Amino acid sequence: MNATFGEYIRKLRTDNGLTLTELAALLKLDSANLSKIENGKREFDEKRLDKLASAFSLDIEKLKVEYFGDQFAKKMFEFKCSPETLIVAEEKVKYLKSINMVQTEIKF
Amino acid sequence: MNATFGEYIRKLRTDNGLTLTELAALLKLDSANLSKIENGKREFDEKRLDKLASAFSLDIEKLKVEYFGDQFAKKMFEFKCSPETLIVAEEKVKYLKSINMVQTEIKF
DNA sequence: GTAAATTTGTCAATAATTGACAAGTTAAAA
DNA sequence: TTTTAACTTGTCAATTATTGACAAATTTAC
Repeated sequence: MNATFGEYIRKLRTDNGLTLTELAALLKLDSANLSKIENGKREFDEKRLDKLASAFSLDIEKLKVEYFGDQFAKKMFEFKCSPETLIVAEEKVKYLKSINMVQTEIKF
Repeated sequence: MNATFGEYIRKLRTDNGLTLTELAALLKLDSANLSKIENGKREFDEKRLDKLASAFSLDIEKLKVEYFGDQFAKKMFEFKCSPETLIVAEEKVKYLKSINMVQTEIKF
């Protein structure tokens, strides 16, 4: 599976035999705007990931991987970032975790 | 080297013996706001990456790696994304490139 | 102690995102 | 074909987020 997040939603929707209007209702948004999301002309709002997961009984962790993976990829593509960026990101996640752990230790 | 982007700027600045006011002037922003950036209380604006690069004669590509790596890491940390996210991001960058190539071929 | 450097708080101005609706096109069914 | 549902596109006011700017601390280095 490889697709933009919009394409991913569209596949989910059509595979499950829903119309834009039907899924839009579940996600509490306008069907016209859902159309734009599926066609990559609007962003899907982070806040609706939970609704999307429950609409199709998806694992929210898997969904986050798709969603944020898409976000990062779009940025990298737009700004022509070197692949090294992702390696550095991985290191920095570890760094943030270590910082946070220390803070937590101090605080409590 | 491992640091947030704010810490990274601070190191560059102090290593080069500049005050907040001096670097802020080069970046065309308020020194108070630069302080916040260095302390992770504000975002550094994408649009100033070029100015930052030339202020310290940095390779803009390396700088982008630091900058976007930091952005992605912060998101991942905030939303507790699985490391898998970065692998998916890498795949999706390839996908976007392939899509774009096809479009380019058709258009011209 | 004081002067420079830095930090923090605030807020109006600007910019970006969202929700909503109208008006269009496409597609499938009769 | 005509009709009807599905989808797409454009627009814009309203909401929300970001930025620039300045005042007022606080910290640091003589």
